Amino acid sequence: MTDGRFYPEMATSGNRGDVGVTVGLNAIVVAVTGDVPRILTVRRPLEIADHPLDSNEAETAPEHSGDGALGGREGVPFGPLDPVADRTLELGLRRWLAEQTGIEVGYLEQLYTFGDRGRVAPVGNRFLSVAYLALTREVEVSGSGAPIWAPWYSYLPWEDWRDGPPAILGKHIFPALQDWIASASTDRSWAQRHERAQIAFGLGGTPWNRNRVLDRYELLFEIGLVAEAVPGTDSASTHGVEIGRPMALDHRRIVATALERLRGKLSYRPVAFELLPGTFTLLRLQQVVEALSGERLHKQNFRRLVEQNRLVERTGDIEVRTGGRPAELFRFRREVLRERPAIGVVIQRGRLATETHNG
Amino acid sequence: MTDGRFYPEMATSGNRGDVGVTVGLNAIVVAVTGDVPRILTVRRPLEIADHPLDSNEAETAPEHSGDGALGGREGVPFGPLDPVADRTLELGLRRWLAEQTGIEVGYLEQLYTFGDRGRVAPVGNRFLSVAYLALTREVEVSGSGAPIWAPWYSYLPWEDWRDGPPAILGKHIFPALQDWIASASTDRSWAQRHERAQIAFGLGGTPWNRNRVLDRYELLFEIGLVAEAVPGTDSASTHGVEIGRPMALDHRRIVATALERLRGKLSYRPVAFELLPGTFTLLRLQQVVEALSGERLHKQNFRRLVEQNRLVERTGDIEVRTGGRPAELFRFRREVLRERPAIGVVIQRGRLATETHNG
DNA sequence: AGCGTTATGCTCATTGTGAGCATAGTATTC
DNA sequence: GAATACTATGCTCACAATGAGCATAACGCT
Repeated sequence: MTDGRFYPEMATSGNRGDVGVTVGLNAIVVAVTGDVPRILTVRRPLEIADHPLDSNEAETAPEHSGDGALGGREGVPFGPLDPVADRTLELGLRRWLAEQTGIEVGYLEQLYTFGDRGRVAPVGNRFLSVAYLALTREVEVSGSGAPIWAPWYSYLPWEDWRDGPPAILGKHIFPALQDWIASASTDRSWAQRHERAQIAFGLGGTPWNRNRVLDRYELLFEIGLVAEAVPGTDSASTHGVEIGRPMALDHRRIVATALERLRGKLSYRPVAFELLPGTFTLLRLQQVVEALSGERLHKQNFRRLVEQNRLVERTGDIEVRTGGRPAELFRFRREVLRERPAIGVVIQRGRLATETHNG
Repeated sequence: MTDGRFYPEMATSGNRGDVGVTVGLNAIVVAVTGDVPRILTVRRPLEIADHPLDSNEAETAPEHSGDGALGGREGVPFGPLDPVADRTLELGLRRWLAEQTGIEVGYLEQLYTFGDRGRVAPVGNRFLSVAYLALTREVEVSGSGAPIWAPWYSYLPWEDWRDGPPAILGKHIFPALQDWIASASTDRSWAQRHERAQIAFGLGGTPWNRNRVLDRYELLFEIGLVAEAVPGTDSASTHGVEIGRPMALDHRRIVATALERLRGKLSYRPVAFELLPGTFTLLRLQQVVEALSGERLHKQNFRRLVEQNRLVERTGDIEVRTGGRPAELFRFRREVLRERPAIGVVIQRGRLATETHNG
């Protein structure tokens, strides 16, 4: 007892009895192809996905095979933590991600730990997911194979404002929000709902805040416009309408968390470069940033921001296949991490996005 | 199998055998008294701290009592997750925090999940800590009682620049860094070490970045200037010098993570108000911000920032006991959360801090 | 009354941001 | 082969935000 070690039988006295906690590692793997942001999804846990399964095999699965785990819906890939072999959580994640997908992950960052009840196993264990955000280079979608690169915004269609406000907002979301606010039972409740909707969705003069992804998701979940497959959570019953592609369990919540984090990072860390090949045109860079932030940027100002902050340097090479005047190829200047430790590619305050009226 | 539930026997196949994972919830509870930022610390796990224990009882503890858990050093309080009763992790944390300290926590945010090996129990279980950051109102330190409000910077003294660069930097840290860089075996390694030190500690023209707390901590840990009590981690052996007050296990790392997160939040979220009473003078607000950011701010510009962004509103009341001209009392305008959803009390780029030469 | 101390108002130079005009090179079309 | 479409790139200008500091106000104390 003199070694200063940690004795968990005290630390987890709440874990008495036969109910334990089980831990898995989830990865939101992000890539951008062209102007489409994508995340890696699977239809059942990766470790048993030993062959391509674009086909839906849910019906044929025997009672205890793995397919029911995701209920036939896609989810984000996860892998187990090996408490013995994995020295750190991050190494554990890299291990199974490499083993099971072969994907080369550059940037990797812990996102959040999800542990609400409802994530419960039949054996009664509590289930905990430590989710990581992983960024990988621009990839061409491989048509086959078990994991599927799914367009990120297919799950959160209200988040993509690149072509103006998504139609779904006016058509379904705003009316549902109005109903929800109007149906408040007390004045106090009305005011709270009103303010919450205003903040999350930018109603009545409040500007739309691209970063408030999780607020929006959770509000939509509460009013029953998006569903989760987690039993025991108390969402309103479905509203008749279902918005966006559903995912297994609470995975869409995890995906929303990842988008919020990544959008936040954009403004103070040069994360976009993790998603691009070694050299790229400024348009490609801008497309990646727009894809993630969900907003259009003013082209000349974007260029000015990137060049004046010396985030990139010329390579001397030229990209010819632009459809117009050839563009110079740039590479990321890693030195900026030292020179200006907090620098990003979108600005933080005010209206950052503008339609270009340059044509 | 038709309910879409999650079946952890697949999800955690890595957990086979008799090695399991044990989960605890840690809380970094922050308060500011005057200009001293403090965190709540304990000398042994809170659930067995049923009476004041400022005295060190390590020697008298029987073999399986709890005292050895923190090895006689202070740590941050933690409590168990009750997998059955606690619907969410956050509620679980609020439960034991209320039960065991009675502290009224306003702001609560998940910080990070720590799960490196080394956090291992004698029974062989892997230990996972989900850490939360909690902010509470300005408190006067109660001299006695089990939990102790310890000055935050006593653990991380190199982070407090309010009175200029801390002496410890020039005296111990910079020389140690130089040694460490010089002792690199290859050119590549030298360059890497050099760049890392430069980024973390702002050497040679690179500005000191107040937010890079974790980088600095981890570098100091690697070169052996700060110690952790976690077995199996490979820090350099102690350098002869020990900087800052040590903590149990890897708790100082958790504390550094919390400081980094909080400093980051300062610039885009009005978190400082969570640490203040309902009404306050602008000086009090500034002191809190300075205490957390570790830097002095220009008084008139700080006032301008706060007032022009309409973060506060006048109460009409006056605080007389200022030592000079009486100051107006303000209150936080909660509406700003709706009007300007991303707003903070320190700016992000450039040199934000300046000594006022106003006298 | 004079001094120390903190509060508060205001100015001014500089930099950062939003918006758009103008021109340069490609490929494609008539 | 000129017109057209399209993307790249250079540049300007108004306005907002920031860094720094001067000046004055209002208290307690000697």
